[in-house]
Amino acid sequence: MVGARSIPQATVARLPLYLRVLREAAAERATTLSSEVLAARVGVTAAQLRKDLSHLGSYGTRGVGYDVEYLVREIGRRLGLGEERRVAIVGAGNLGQALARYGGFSSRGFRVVAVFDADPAKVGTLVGSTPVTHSSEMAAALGEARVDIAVITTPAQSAQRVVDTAVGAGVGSILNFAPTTVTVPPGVAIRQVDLGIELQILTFYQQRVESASGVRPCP
Amino acid sequence: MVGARSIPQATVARLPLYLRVLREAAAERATTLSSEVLAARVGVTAAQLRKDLSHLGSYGTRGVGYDVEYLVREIGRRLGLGEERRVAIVGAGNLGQALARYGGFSSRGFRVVAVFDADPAKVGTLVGSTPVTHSSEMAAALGEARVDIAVITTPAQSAQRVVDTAVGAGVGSILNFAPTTVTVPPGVAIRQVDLGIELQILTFYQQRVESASGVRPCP
DNA sequence: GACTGTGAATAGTTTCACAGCC
DNA sequence: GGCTGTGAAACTATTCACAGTC
Repeated sequence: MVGARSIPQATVARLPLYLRVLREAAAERATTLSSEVLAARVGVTAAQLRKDLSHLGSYGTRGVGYDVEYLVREIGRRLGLGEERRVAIVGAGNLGQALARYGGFSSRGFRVVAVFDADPAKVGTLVGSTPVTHSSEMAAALGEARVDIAVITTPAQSAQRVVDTAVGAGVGSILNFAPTTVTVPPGVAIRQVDLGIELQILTFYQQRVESASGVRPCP
Repeated sequence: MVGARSIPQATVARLPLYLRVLREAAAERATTLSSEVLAARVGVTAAQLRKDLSHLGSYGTRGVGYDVEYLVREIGRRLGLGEERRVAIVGAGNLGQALARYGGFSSRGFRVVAVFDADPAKVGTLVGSTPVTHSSEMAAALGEARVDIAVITTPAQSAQRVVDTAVGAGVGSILNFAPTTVTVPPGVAIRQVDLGIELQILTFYQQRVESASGVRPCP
């Protein structure tokens, strides 16, 4: 391990949630918020929020709460959101096109700079404001566009190949929506989201409630 | 707690992954798999896989491995995938339309039976094979269509209202894609997926690698 | 008086390592 | 010999409760 004090994974996964709520609060002209209020809006306990923030340093004021502006800046800094991140979408199907046009990316400092697809009929068409490039040109184009994050929305069978190409081209982060597990070498960050699996998890907890009662869903 | 032996949350979240790989293996005519092989394909350790499956019962054979067909059936049964689940999509924007057409739902036993939107111009148009209904009719339509799961793809500001309506109409599970935390009463299952947050988490781990080295991304 | 920051206690999860079975 | 099932150990995360600060 290097010199960096490490922030627990579970905390890292919640920091963006805090950031989201803090930005909303800032938009509503709030200047300070207590852990109690902030936690309630995020859906965690006040103790957990304080513990999480304590991993970043002492950013609150006892008797008062947290300064909204200041916390937004600090969490953003810790998450590495200082500069714009460049995103490529690989696979211009339903989901890929939706993500390319999705406002929730651009509004948070992520810019879609390339869209790829293997279908020649799609090449050259616009998805949002980005023209589709053929997958065969991916290796070169990813480097040229200085892509930081590749979002994989191809069919499962091509996903690993696409990821390998992206990693080979210097992409350091992968967000995989293809319904298959892909692997990356150490040093590359990866997250996998399978929408079908989310529904299956819901179904598990729901059936519990249907039969018995008094079971809390999930966190 | 009721009579059911409880399966740890972390295990529940992995069962669908095992199921996915097992189905692939079945399609390739595999009859048995060892924990070693199965775990490698899922991207977990063999010990973890064995511990997870042990929560369901003793379904393997020592010296041999796990019977693929049998495990598929058992995991499916535990997840409650016996009968088709009925899904409604609320919000026919980019993401909502993409999800309504997404093959990964229907192929796994989830059927989109209704799509809602607040925009009168969209009402009556087809999204995939489902006509769009106006949001004002949601309360009645959800019950009539016997919807099990509501997928929320509205803007953040309408999400909580929509969730309240859905829960009021008897929907027992919510999958929320709106970039805001929504709350549900006990007994309702909920999962929240924020695509922008996934990118922020990736950015955190990526910057660590950029500056220092030897930091493993995320699980 | 109100609220943060944090050690200590508890709960949950993963890994280890090996006994037990085929 | 190969592989599962599982207690025990190690690790990670959450909750409690209160001393410390404004």
